[in-house]
Amino acid sequence: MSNQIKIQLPDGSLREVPQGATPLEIANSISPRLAAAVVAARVRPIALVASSANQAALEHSEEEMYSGHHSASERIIGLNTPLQEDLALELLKESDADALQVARHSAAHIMATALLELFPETKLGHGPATENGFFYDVYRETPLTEADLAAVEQRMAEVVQRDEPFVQIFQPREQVLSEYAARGEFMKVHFIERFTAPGEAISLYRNGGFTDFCRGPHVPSTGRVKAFRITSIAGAYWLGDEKNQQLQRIYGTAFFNAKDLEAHFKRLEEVKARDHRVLGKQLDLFSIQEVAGAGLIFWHPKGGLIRKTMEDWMRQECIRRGYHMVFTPHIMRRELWKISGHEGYYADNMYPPMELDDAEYRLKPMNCPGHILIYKNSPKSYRDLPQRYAELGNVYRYERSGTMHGLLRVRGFTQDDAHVFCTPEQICGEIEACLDFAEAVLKTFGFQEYRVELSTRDPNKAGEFVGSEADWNHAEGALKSVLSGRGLSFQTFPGEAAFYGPKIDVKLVDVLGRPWQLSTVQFDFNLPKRFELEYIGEDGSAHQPVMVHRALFGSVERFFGVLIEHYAGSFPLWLAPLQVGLVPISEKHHAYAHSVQQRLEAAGLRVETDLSNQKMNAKIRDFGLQKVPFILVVGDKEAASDSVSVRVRAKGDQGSLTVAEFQQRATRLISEYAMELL
RNA sequence: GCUGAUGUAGCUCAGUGGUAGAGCACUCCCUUGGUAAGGGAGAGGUCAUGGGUUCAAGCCCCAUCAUCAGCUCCA
Repeated sequence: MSNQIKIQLPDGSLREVPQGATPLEIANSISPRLAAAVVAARVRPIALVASSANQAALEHSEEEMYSGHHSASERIIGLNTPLQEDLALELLKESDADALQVARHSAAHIMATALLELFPETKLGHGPATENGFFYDVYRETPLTEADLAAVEQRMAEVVQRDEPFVQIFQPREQVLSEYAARGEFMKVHFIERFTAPGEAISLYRNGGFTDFCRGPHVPSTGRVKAFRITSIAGAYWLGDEKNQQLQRIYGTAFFNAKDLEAHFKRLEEVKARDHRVLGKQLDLFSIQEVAGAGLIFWHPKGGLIRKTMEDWMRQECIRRGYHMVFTPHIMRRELWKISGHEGYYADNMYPPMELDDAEYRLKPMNCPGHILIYKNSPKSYRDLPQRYAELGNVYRYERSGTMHGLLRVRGFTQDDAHVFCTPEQICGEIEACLDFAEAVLKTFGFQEYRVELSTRDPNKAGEFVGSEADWNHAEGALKSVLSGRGLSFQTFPGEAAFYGPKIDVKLVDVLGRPWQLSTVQFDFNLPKRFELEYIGEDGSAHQPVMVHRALFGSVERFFGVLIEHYAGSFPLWLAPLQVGLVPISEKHHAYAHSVQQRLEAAGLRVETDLSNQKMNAKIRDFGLQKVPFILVVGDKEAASDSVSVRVRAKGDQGSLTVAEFQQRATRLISEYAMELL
């Protein structure tokens, strides 16, 4: 006679079932059709009636995957997992995001199954689900080739066809360990030793002839993974440490149906189409040239114009907000970098010294020491503070060869860098001003969404951080109070601070939902000390100023890259390198087009007329491909009425306006930094 | 830096050991038009670089450089 347990269903109803009943049995008792449709189950203690709508997606950290200790009170279980206690139970259908994660994890097992059937000597690492699919880390003396993967993919289809049930089994840890050890499965041995305790019965999942150390959950059988593809193969270090041997990481993705799979690849194509490297070429914005060196950017006329517009806005805004624009040298004596500490801590990222007659020089990787020298050049009174120095400073950092990525990771770049030197009393106001500025940047450039992160020191590792406890507490308190004062929600990351001070990072979220780390506001307790910075206080004695680093674009190059992808090359009018394309219908209309161009240019608009002897359709197409905001068609009708026929990017023909009306509208949109063209 | 892939005309790409190709772009000619490609002709290439194998190399081998996908590291 077994005990009864209470199961609460999402509608709030309670059921009594025997202890050890499975979610599948419960589903069957509701309806066999439901049982056929469900994939997995979500359970939580019955007392906690949280709303399930906003639950974050299940995170498949390595720890969770193997340890069985879920951080959240809620967890996902397989349909055949016996229920032992009172629980709130939600049966997950294919439409549930967590169900897809489960299926992808199962797909990783299916891939491992296929792989071992074809290449039995392969050693397995781990195979989790990821945001977009799954992977499995494997090791083989002769690496797998892409041709091998095609065979694996084919075999996977057979494994799915066989519809092998996923069965959870428990075995004594020592037995499993010795079996794995006997087969040379060094990675599995490592994971079991790390994530399970001696004497435990450990969880394995078996499908057909394949058994894997895994705590699940899984879909009921391999047949439930209906649409999948192996996508790529790449290297990955064992345990993520580059000193360790390299494994092969085989990536794939899986869905419940072919339609979703296709949609996934279609979305990838769309992402590719807005890749800043692709658009940079198509729109002739910038290039990187092998003959000049990797990671070094050439800004072409159109990209250069956008950059100038960005920089003009930034400089103007800096001046308006009380910054002084300064300029500092690109190379400075090695001595300076010794004082700043970069020689010691940052040398790996710096270009090597150049020897000149008098001394050795190094290219600057950061602007801070230059701004500090300006500060130090004359004595400062508390009345002089705050001093805010801003510079669009070109810095050069040696990035390792495999790490460059278009505009987003380069060796030479321009920081919109500023340093604020102020008294401790002024610090809150300065931080506040920096955040206000950062928000203005995001808003002006069209980013609606962003995340704020506060990085503080790890109190347990105080020794690794420079500065007194009181300084840190004051600084962290200032950052927090300013963030809360502005009503910003933020996440705190203890231990993530730089060794020299706590910081606030602003991550913008682009139109595809991808986060980008750009703006940063950082305290610095290190450099003021190293450079012995001072100001004379009200009391007549010397004090050390507080120093704040702040960059808002982060780097002009990276910000531009993100901007290109955010807008997919269709820049708002004020940023568009070419704002108006003029299309004369035939040669007769060249003179009128010319007069329109002159008037619009006089109003500050960037205009180009297509004088080629193509048909107007072709001219419209050409401007359209260049993503020009406004295309103006002019023919007899327009010439007679001093008007233009307006075609708006992505919206098509919008009818006629007089030249004056169009000009007014365009200049208004520009002065408002408008995102839309109407 | 590591693993793997790639590098052919301005761009996108064919070309698997025997005379370097296509489409688009470019130049010229014809065409003078009403909202996303009118027609014709022409020009354009040290096949990434440097070695090697071969009677013969874009193609096979080695090295280097760059790019791409990851890993690692970062604005």
